[in-house]
Amino acid sequence: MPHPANTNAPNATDPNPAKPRGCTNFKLRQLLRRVAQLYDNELAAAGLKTTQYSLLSHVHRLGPVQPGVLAKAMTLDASTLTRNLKPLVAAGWLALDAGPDARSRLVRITESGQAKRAQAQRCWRLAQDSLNQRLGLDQVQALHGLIDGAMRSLEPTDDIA
Amino acid sequence: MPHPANTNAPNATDPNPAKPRGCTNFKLRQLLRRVAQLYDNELAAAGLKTTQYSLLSHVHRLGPVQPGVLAKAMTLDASTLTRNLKPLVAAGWLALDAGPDARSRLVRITESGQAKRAQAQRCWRLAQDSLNQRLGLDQVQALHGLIDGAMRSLEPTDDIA
DNA sequence: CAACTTCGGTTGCAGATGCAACCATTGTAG
DNA sequence: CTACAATGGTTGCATCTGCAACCGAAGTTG
Repeated sequence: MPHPANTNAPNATDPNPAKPRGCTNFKLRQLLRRVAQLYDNELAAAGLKTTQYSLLSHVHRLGPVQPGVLAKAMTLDASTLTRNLKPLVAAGWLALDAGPDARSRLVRITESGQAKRAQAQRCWRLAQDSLNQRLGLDQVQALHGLIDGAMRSLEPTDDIA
Repeated sequence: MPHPANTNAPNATDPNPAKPRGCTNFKLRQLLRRVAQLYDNELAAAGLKTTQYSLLSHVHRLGPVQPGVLAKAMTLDASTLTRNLKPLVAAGWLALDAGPDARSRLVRITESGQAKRAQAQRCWRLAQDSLNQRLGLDQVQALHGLIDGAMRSLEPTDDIA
């Protein structure tokens, strides 16, 4: 009986790729906690959380963008995005303009948002470099590859039924 | 200038392992969201969140255990654990006994907790199998391997000042 | 044009997460 | 024994997260 926790010893008596041990979800969560902590430590110097930096970064890249589009791009629930915008708008780094449509809106990065983002990017770079060093470039590379593949495999099949 | 977002196209003009593109932290977060959703969908049948199932599972495995120990085992902040216990204790699946020490405590799984856990495990199995199928056993296996390695590499060096 | 559906976002609800500060208990010096 | 430090947990604060329900605007149909 499988106890869905940490153990992941490859069973030698197994033919082919051994059935994975442990809970992928839990493992991911666990790792994210460690990784996030590393990034947050650096980004704290800029007064940002990693999530906030991601958001700032994406708005920067995607230009004035509708919340819905942004949420999809970030694989975020729309409602989550709505709330995550709040602190950044309050800080004056992002702004919400009226969209083309009376119901839609446009998220935009402000001047000070640009500055903050640039500052934060330097912190991010430190964190990423630190991670690269601690894990090794090849491991990080491999991890990214697996994640990208998994993201594709888990793309929601918009079953319009 | 690197824009720490999604792109991860391996640059062919690069010697050695190409420097990883994108933000590992963001990628992990993104993937976790997708994966968690998959698990949560199944576990909803048991009325549990994945986090709660993990907690239930760990208490089951680690027997009556001090919160601090449990938190370490799960790579959770102690304060987070305190709060995460609440709903499970309220539901009667976990119980807090007095520890050997007047300041410490012991977390214990109850009868109904056992039952709930068993039920939830079946849901978990479905989710894990589904994931295994969608990603492929080898990919999941590889992912677990990378995660385990990363967890080891990121072990906090308890620098005792 | 009226009734219905779809679209784009927001709010209520519930929980997850971590850091800093705090409190009570225990251990340690002096 | 008495200050002082270390230990084990909890609370305040802020944020992140998603689902279900909701609201107003826009598009569709008759």
